Amino acid sequence: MAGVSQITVSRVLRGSNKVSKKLRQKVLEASQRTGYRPRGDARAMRRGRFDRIAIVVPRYGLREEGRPGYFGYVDTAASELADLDYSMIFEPLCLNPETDDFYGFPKLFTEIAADGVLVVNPGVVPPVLPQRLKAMGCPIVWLNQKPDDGEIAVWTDEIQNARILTRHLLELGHRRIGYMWCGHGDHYSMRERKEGYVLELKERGLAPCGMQEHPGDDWAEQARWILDQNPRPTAVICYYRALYDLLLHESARRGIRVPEDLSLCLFASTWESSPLRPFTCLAVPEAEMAKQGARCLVELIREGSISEPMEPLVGKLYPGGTTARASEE
Amino acid sequence: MAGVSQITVSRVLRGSNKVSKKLRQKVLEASQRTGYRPRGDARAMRRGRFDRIAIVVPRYGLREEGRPGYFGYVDTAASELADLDYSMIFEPLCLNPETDDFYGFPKLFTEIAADGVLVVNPGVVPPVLPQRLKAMGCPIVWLNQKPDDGEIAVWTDEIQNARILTRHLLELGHRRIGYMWCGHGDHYSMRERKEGYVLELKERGLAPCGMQEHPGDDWAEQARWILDQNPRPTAVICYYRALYDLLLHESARRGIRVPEDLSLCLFASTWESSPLRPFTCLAVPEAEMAKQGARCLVELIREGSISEPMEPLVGKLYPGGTTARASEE
DNA sequence: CTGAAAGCGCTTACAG
DNA sequence: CTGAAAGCGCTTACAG
Repeated sequence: MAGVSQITVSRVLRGSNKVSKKLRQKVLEASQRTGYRPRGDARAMRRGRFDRIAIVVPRYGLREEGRPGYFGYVDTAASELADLDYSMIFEPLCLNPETDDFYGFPKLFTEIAADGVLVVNPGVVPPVLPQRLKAMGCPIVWLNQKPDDGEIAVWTDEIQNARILTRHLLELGHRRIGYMWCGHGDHYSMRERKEGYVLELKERGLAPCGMQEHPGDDWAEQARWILDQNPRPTAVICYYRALYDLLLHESARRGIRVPEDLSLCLFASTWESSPLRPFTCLAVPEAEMAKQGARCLVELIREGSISEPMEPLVGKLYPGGTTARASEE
Repeated sequence: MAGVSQITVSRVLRGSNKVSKKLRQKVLEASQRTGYRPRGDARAMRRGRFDRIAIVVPRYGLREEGRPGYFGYVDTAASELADLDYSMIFEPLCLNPETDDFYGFPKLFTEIAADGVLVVNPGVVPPVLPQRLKAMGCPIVWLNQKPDDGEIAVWTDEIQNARILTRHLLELGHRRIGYMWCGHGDHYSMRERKEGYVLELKERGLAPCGMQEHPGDDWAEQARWILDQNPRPTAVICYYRALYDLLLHESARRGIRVPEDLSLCLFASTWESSPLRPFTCLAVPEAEMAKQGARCLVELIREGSISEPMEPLVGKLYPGGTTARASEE
């Protein structure tokens, strides 16, 4: 339609500079007029690469039980990848807790459609997943995970994060600082947040108070247990948002004033830490992790290896209205 | 490697039944051994379709400011599509509020890589988006939106939702029921939730109390304003989660007991309404909308039209610990 | 700077 | 039930 060969069209649309102005103009005009867009599959086939990665947030349980808390990773990774000229396939991957295998036949494992895989560790990852991924033979980067034998992974220094948050409370004069968490699963954030909290207290000669060594599944009960302590903690750190919600709710039920009677703070994802949120939190650098992971995966795909070893990221403290100076006793 | 022609391999891997058991066995064994997976791009090119859709959650503002509240749609749609043998490309689409155009060159508009588009309406959609999408010439389904001239859209009956939630409070004996909302933007949920709330009150001969006609951007101030009303509402409905968070926080700060002194409830997305959440909410059927939208888009792609007209969905009430019977006055 | 030919890896349509 | 040929729509590599 532009009166030129298809190869000239191809060159113009790819931005090659080896085309004369006149022809370029003709092509651009014709493509605008017809709304022509090249087909991605034909491009991919000829180039031998997709310029696309797959992102996976695996989970146990049926598809109905979504866990949108990980969208921060997906969203940020997609934007970073777009800047690098990559697109992203979102792969739903649900595990049957009884068979320890996936529901159905995920396309990820039956068809090649991406140059690499970004995997978000949501807390628990069954052994079958890394096995199946490795068998795919393409570059893989893990998010929110410490590297396991030869894996490439992006993670955050949770000991440091916990120390920062604990220190904030110490500096406000608190001495009885509690910790509300959930103990099952073995994600490094569970171990390290607790460890950092205990360490920071220890260095000031303090001990945990209002922390259950083996908290059960009934979080509301744990919240009540913490508030029932005598003497009650003057401040509590929550492992994550859902626990904070319960504790705040239980406090509001009893008329315990926050922060006048009780300071509350928590570990939160980047997007939970927006200026609109009223609470004090340690923002876990999810967005940074996603960016770093995306860049790293593209480097792996393009260069075959990464130039610099991974370093853990550190979160940021956002003081808010739910913590205050400890009152005189 | 299996000692058969490539077309036989193709037939086996696609599950055609026109292959003898013997050859099928050979092929399956060889593909297991070598880890062979067919390339999606070659398949797509030959078939003339991608068996893949693109999902878009457009937003104003830079990429850094993610809004993960919409992941419920993305996640559920992906699962539903997987059941229909479709995969999903996640397209980041950010609008520059100054130019009212997109940042960069979204691949969505420069390359054909999907058979259709699922668009999530996050509250505000600039006119440029429907224009650009229509120009693509492929089937489009909107989520969380009422259909606009000829569009296919999936939505929820927000008047009904608001009436259900208001009725819940009325049945608990509340008469001074407030409403906390944000008034800018013109999403139908903003208009209809307020409308349903006012309607339901009116039918009982009651009027709104503790509701600002034109709330500003300072939500914390609105929360204080509501609590400062004299007499104070005995119950407040919140337009969404972030407002509820602020109101609960402001209550906790003042030592107002929830729900003994003040009942709180809100409109929440499906995933916010998990059993772990302590609050009373009207669960907006996001997951259902996503499923319906996904099925509808696939039908449009395969059949060219939808067989049944769209009907609005209705949400579900989850009574929780933040509402209680109004105390005698 | 421009273009004709070849080929990416599948599946469709046809032949046996 | 099995296979050889053709072709999907691009881009690479080559020729002018």
